[in-house]
Amino acid sequence: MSAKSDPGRSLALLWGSHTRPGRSGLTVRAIVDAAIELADAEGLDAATMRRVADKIGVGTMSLYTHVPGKAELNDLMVDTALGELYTGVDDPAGHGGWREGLRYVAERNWDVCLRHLWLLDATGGRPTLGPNAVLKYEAELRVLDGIGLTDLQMDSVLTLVLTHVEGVARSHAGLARAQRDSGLTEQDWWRATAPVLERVMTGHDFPVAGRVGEASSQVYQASADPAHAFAFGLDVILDGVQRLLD
Amino acid sequence: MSAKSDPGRSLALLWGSHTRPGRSGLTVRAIVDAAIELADAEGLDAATMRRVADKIGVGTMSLYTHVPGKAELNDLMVDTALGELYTGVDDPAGHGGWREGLRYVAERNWDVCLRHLWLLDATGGRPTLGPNAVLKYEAELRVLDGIGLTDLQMDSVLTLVLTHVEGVARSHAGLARAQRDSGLTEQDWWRATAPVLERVMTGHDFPVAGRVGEASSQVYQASADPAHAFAFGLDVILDGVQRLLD
DNA sequence: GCCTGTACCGTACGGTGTACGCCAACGGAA
DNA sequence: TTCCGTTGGCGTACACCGTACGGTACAGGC
Repeated sequence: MSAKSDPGRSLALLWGSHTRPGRSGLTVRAIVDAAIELADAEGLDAATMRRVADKIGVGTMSLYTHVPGKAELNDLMVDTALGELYTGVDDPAGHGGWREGLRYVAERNWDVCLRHLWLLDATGGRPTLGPNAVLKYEAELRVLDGIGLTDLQMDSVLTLVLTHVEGVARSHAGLARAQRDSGLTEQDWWRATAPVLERVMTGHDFPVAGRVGEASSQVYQASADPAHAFAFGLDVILDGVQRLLD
Repeated sequence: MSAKSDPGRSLALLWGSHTRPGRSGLTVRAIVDAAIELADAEGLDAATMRRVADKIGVGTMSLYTHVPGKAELNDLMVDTALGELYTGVDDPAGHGGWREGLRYVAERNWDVCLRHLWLLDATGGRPTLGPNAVLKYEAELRVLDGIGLTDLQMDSVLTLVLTHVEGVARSHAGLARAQRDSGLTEQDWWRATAPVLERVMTGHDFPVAGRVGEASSQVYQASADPAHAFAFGLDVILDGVQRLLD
């Protein structure tokens, strides 16, 4: 996403004030907010330059006076969304021990991914390194500071937890988008797919997959349950980190 | 991705033979292979209908005789790539205990993600459920069969490991794409970014992030190292699963 | 040899990001 | 006050995307 942008230019924009208005009152902040509103409502694909400009009531090309291009706008959207994570007094490091702290970190990240289903579509490639991203890194690392891990281990453990959250959140976002685009709920889709799948699979033999798949699909009424995957995986990972500390 | 496709139509196509040729020798298999070659070489974005058709030497719209649309072509690409995972005699369940088996599963998935960097871009949304996907599910579940887990736990553990692999592989693929698009290696980019970041961060105070970030970036010569994240995370997760078994 | 179904494909439409160039409004100098 | 250089705003145009639609020409049944 933030691929073809000059690092210096992009960083300066990210760390800038975003509020200095032009002749018609147009600001970077307004552009980013409009783009986020569109993406929240209809997905990242809906946040096109034309639609963002229309929403503000401004010509498409006027956006380019304040923002170098689409890639940088995406970076700004991401850093703005990350700003919602630990605003105010909710310091993750103040939530008991490392285990409760890590769980809190995971849950806040999970929340923000659900609130902005486009977030994970907009990341990838080099990290953005805006002010809120750095603030987040600092706040989350403090949870693991001084509990007996090396600096590299702190970074690795945090990365592991965040990778897990991102993975299940991406799964959840994918299913939500599929539901919105197709109009079929997860249960509808599974009820429509399961019989066809069963018919097409006759003749082949999948003993374990058949048994396990049936068991889990009966519980979830779907092919997967990201919320359960989030909780289960987090417990296992925290247990693994516990063993690392011993 | 496989959003707007009729499940029945898509499943029938996935489980079909793919080799029945038309008048000009055009087959589904040839279309899918050409698309995969393009995606391997230049990323998923390069696998457009026009370029796939050009590569085969056929009119763009001729593809639509054999494939309903782009979404279904993506599904076919994914299932074909998954077919490379456990071809032949490499049964993951035959690699010692559950721990070695799970590690083998993770490594094979990691390998295929590196070989086809577009794979994770093409998934998401409802699962594809082609023959190779089901075969993969069966082979991977057998690793966890009969070691004392419930059916649901088997599914959850497998999902956890695969989510981890997908997460770090996605990170790796993102960095690789950024490198290809920008022409800058990870080291180049970090050397260009770090000083700007340091300058722009002066005035703010990030004690832990500064210390840890500097430590890990000096080791990785970058902002992240997916290969290390893969190995570290896998060990922690396997330890957590071990505790689950106790 | 003829007819019909269908594989193939040329054209066109509505969408995307953005390069380019024009116009008007503003700030400062004379 | 007048003038002019700078700059914010934006209309047009281009190259690309997926694909709906309709025309053409070939293969197989009679």
